[in-house]
Amino acid sequence: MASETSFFQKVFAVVRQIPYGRVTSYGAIAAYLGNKGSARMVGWALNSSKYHLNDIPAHRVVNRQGLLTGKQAFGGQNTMKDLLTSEGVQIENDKILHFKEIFWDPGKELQNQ
DNA sequence: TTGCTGACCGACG
DNA sequence: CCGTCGGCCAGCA
Repeated sequence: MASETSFFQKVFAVVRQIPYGRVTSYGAIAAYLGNKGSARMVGWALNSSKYHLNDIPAHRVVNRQGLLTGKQAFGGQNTMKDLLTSEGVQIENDKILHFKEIFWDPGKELQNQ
């Protein structure tokens, strides 16, 4: 493994592996990376990701409540919501419905890696 | 260099 | 149930 991989790069790698129509949380990613208490850094990485040319499906990452807290970072109030709904994710009042059903836990899904 | 901020989370009263 | 506080760590003035 490339030990030179930065925390941000790890976050990007995990987010890119999020399947279509699935979502995860900042804390889940942070915990998967071994920085459970650094959930903030995950959001930071995603915020920074938009300044990169990488295809980071940041709209698939929400907070622990399934709330689209980062929608504003997409430049519009409906951008994040529209992206998710286009993937079949039901959203109401900026909150993902059936969140736990479509929740994608990297620590559980990537346990073989 | 120091200090504030932030797309979070969990604990406490 | 609700408000508040601490911790985590990188970026920026």
